[in-house]
Amino acid sequence: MKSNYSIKDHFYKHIDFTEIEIDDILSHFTLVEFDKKEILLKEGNVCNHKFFIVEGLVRSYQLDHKGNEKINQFAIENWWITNVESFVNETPSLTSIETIEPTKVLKIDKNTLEDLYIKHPKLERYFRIITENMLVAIQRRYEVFLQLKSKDRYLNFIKNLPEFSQRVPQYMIASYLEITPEYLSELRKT
Amino acid sequence: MKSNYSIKDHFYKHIDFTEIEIDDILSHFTLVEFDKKEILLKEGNVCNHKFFIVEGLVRSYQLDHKGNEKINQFAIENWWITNVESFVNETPSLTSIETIEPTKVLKIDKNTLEDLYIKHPKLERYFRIITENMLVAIQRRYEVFLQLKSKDRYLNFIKNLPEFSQRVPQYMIASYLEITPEYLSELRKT
DNA sequence: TTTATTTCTTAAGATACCTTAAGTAGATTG
DNA sequence: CAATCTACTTAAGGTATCTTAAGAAATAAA
Repeated sequence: MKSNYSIKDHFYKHIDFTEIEIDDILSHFTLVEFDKKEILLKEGNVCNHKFFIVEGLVRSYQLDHKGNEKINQFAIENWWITNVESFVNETPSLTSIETIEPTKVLKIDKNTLEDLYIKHPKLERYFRIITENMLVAIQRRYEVFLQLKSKDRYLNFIKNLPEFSQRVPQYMIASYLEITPEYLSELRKT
Repeated sequence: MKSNYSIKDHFYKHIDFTEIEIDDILSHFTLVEFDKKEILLKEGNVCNHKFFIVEGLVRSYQLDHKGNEKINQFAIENWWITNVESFVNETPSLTSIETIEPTKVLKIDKNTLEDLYIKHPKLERYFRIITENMLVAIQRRYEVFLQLKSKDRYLNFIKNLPEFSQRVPQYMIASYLEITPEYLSELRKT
């Protein structure tokens, strides 16, 4: 395993690992490369992995009652992505995860991770913290939806995630913001 | 600390603690009793505690841009409640937590908990799992909002949380479901 | 370059949900 | 028991957002 992946920085940023620990942990990850529009996780399958995005851009989405894709998360470099519900409960995933750009990920499967938790309690701490941060993020996203109308959700999005708004096509942003592409187009005029 | 609180079962349910561990951990919790309509956490303060509800019912809410209370969570017996964002980042809380019924909680403050994590790695595991479960729950709640119209959100609520729908006044359910009490009243007729 | 596919825009009509305001019923207090 | 407050209902009119359908623009493929 090459040692200069950004995931190392991410580990160090949160936890005071030793190099030996990090190297052992990293040796259990697998690097996988995807083209654009390739599937990391397919709806209906159990999500057995956590993915760390080394390079690229992915989206997580599910189908609504009418069969339209609803994007519930984007993730770029240095973000973790998985379907937590499926991963934790080992139930079929309602969401699919798919690349938008060519993407490199480091992935680790659940069993290996459980073993590593026992070998390296610091890793369990790392993921306790990561999970807390995800919770904070998802709650904040939720608050935004509670409090803002479509237009303000859009302005909020391009303000807070400018990188995304440049790399993600507009109709996907609309999907993420829970508005129709037509209406978003309308809003952008005003 | 009396040893027969339901929190013990909750610990055992998730982790294989020894009695000695549990007793040491529990000795750091404080039991607090509240009347109805009392405040556990006030907006603007940093949330330094996690609360385990031994008995009673509480709600977490925040003010929207018009000054209306928006309920984002209810919690009853055997649920944990806190403001994760405020707790994790030590920032002023946007939410308040208030009792709806007379309520008994076991609370633990952040510093004590951090010390206990080091002393009892199993406890860190316990909260890693609890946090994951919270994430799953909040994500599921979010999906419901994504996919269902008001009426179906209401039906979904009384079906999945029947206990809540009996103990919580209707206008609070409306707030939680993001509909006006007037419109909920309308929906209930049909 | 031409063609095909994907993405974005425009506009008219429909609908889910809100706002305001008023009234009724139930609960709590004096 | 009366009085006051709290919770719920009803109804009219308004607005945000969606639906449908079509065309324009941009990007990818041939």
